[in-house]
Amino acid sequence: MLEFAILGLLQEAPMHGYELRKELTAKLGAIRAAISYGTLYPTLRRLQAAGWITEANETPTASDVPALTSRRGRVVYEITAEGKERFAQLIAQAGPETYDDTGFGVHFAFFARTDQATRLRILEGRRRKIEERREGLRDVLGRAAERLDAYTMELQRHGLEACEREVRWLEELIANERSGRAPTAPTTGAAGGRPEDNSPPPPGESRKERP
Amino acid sequence: MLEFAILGLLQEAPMHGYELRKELTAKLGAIRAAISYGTLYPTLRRLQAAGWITEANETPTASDVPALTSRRGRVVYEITAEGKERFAQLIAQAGPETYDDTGFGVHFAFFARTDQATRLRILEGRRRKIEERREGLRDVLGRAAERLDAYTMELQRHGLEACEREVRWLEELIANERSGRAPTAPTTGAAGGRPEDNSPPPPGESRKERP
DNA sequence: GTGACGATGTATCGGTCCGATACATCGTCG
DNA sequence: CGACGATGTATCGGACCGATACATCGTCAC
Repeated sequence: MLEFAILGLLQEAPMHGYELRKELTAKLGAIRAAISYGTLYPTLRRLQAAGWITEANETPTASDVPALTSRRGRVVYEITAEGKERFAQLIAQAGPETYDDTGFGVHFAFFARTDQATRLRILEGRRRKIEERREGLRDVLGRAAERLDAYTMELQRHGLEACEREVRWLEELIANERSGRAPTAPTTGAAGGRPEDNSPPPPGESRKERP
Repeated sequence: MLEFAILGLLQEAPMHGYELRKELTAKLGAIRAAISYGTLYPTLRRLQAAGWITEANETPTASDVPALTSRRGRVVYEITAEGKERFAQLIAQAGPETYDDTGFGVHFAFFARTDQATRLRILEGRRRKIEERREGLRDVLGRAAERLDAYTMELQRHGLEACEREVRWLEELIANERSGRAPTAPTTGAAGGRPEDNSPPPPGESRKERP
């Protein structure tokens, strides 16, 4: 999962570890806590060994201090052609881990780089998974209610509500996707411009109820 | 976390691994996916080595087949006095991991065995943590909006809504807790009537399903 | 009757990720 | 001028997952 996210982020700009973590936190803040360095740095080395990223030379800008203090620290990575290939491959193949909480969140965060058919497939797979979880919770709340204390039941109830809410959210996204519109899209023209390629969603109406 | 859950469950009844996993899934279904055996069995051995659980002898019921096929399989564990002590200790000390998604969920699932002061402390710690996450998401949606594509923004928006909802839920639970009531409390006198108690649920009736 | 299948049941292995820790530089503010 | 917080790289032990293997038992279709 982290591999996927790193490859995706480095496609927007070369970065060093610290920066990568900050961007990752900003992009995935809704999904998971900040990534640990104990995972990040080993993963970076793994990706480098696989040839998917390389160390970039720190554009000296001429006015830089030459080599007085040997310039330690600050290892900037950039993605390679093989890395982009790998990323595309990871997007295309949707295994079961694509639909769990973290996996889905990471994939969703890079939907701007994902083609519409794959987006639809992932959204539907996620919906199916959440529906299954929902049914499980309903079963427990219904059939096994007398075996559970009030706190455990309240937990299940809250979880069930979250499931129902997420299914509704997914339905909306799927409907939007099928009709070719972008997700919410209030800020017209500002957001999707940068990532050069892959069909940042078409213009699009905004349906919203937000305060 | 798993250690905590196992100790908590075994306090209700002795169980073998498979059963433990099913109960765990039922009790924590709202929180996390089913626990993996690759974690469960090593953990059971660890807990046994620490002296917190022991193998129970499978009540032979006299009418049992003696030792024809050496009776492999089915290792039933029960909690020891030291195990109960350990569980109480784990409840009392609330570290930072007590407030993350999984940690909070597991603690909450055993609130019936937790004293009111600790319950309150945990709920408030969780609320604080979610409020922080919420502020982070608001920041990203506000200050960094133009840097994000429409899908990423939609993800944050959905996450923000979930945070707001959970804070409201926690507020309610905290208010209930302060006023001395059980959580939702429709079933008066049944489950949560005396959550203060520290032993298995009220009546002494043995609910068990052994075939 | 038999054999395919699903539930029950225990167990290991490789790999991902986390949390704590260590260490070094830099700018700023009291 | 020294404390502090942000920036920055790195390692280590441990928790947990997913795949896999293997064995028993009951049931239902053929």
